[in-house]
Amino acid sequence: MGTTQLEAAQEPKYWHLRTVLAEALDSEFAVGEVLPNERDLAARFGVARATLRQALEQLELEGRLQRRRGVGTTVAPPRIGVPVGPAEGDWPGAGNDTWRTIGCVEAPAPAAVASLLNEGRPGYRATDMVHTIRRVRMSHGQPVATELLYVPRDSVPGLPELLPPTAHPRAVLRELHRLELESEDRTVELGSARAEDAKQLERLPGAPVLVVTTRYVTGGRVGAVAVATYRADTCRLTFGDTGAVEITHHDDERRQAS
Amino acid sequence: MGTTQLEAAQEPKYWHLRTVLAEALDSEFAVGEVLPNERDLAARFGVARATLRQALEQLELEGRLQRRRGVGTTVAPPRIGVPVGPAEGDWPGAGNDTWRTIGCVEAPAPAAVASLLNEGRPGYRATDMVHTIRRVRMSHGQPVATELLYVPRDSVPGLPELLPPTAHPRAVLRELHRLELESEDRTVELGSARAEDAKQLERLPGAPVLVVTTRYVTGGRVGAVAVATYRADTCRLTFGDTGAVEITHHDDERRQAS
DNA sequence: GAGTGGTCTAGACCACATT
DNA sequence: ATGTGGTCTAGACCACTCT
Repeated sequence: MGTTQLEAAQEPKYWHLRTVLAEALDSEFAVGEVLPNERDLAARFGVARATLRQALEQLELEGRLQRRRGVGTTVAPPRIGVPVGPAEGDWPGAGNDTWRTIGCVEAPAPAAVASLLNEGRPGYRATDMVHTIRRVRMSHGQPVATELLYVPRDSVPGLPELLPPTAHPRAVLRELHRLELESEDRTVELGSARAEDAKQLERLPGAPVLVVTTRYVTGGRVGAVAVATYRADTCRLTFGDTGAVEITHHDDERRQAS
Repeated sequence: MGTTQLEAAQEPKYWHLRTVLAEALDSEFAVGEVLPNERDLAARFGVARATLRQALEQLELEGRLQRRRGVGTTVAPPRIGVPVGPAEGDWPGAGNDTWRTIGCVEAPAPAAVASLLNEGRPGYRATDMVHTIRRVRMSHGQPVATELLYVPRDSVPGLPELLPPTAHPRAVLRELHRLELESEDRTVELGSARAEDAKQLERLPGAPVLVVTTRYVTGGRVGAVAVATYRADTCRLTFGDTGAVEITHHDDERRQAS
């Protein structure tokens, strides 16, 4: 990476800088390598630190850089492909997944979830209590997602009363798994990590995340709703039959067809 | 929205500001309403303009605000749910979708696409020419996605030679549609809009997008690859059977379960 | 021309991880 | 204690839209 000056251009400096850095990343850096610090880089390119940071932010958003306070900026590995069903043991509680249960409370569902339950569930009221299970999904030793799973009480009628807190979430998941899953539908959208999610994902609040909302249909009605929050910087969500097709490259410049 | 001063807090100012503004948006603003300009807002909350902008950026990322240079900041409508199959006429070229073809060239596929074709296609070489069709997807009168569709030549052997440029893409899509679609798999990841994509989507370069990569399998091999770029601010991708379930709310604060 | 959001600067200080 | 990225400031100017 030379001591290049930025030539005059129509495009914003930070955008040009992004391109220059992206090329340097491809040709001169290995995964895991640490970049010079922001002050040095800014000086090297003759821009203010804020401008350099704007370029780094872009590259981090694209999953090509990883920045850690107190440590430095490193070249990120390719994104992890995480299967998001349908397929395999997708019904929560199925055996060999990588979810780790964190806790469980009973509370009314937040408005967004309540309205989802409302549509697909005769007789459900927004103030009804639901089992709310928080889980964390690990992959390659890192946390990639946190999930809140909302299970209306009468979806799991066989649940024993008065369970100790540690047994409670396991029991809910087991009862859930006994039901027959008919279908599921999902939405994916961009969001930013709330404080609790951010902590579980080892990121700062506001970090970009992919929010996956799943409705599980069983017995002709919505049996459960899951809101999963995936780290957008490190994850690539995979859908469909093929599952684990490995793609080991970054999304690169595409050709215009016009 | 009062002339509130920010009280001292541990969390960063911009994050607290985001929360305050989000609440104001819920309670005091209607969709489409314009906010005060950034300089006024910053003064009102007693912060620098850059800090206020950081908060606005968050809210824009979450699809709650829309900012247009020279115009102002307005309250965004709920995100549009766009079906992303599998289901319905999903094979490109199927009848009643909302894609508009922009152009078509023949060129070698970019590296990322080439490696996808490589895996699922005996005898394919990275330098082989592919038909590259650019399309734009409209929804509710707005552009929501642009796509580059890569079709290896021998996927469409029946294609006549020497077509006029306008007829070319149509012919490719028609030939493609005659093949039997066996399966498809997808990945979704976060990206930032390249210059050409940004223009089609009426956004600035670097705008956050959801990149949907689809492999279409036909005749036991990958018949085509599509890379679609969806506006992350205005779109919610929907998967699965149910298709058009309308959700008319924003993702709101969720309860901790730990 | 007036008003908006977008870019950029040159500083300062803070929170955090490492030594 | 040092060095890193994260936050924040108070300005300036630019690009764009609208009247």
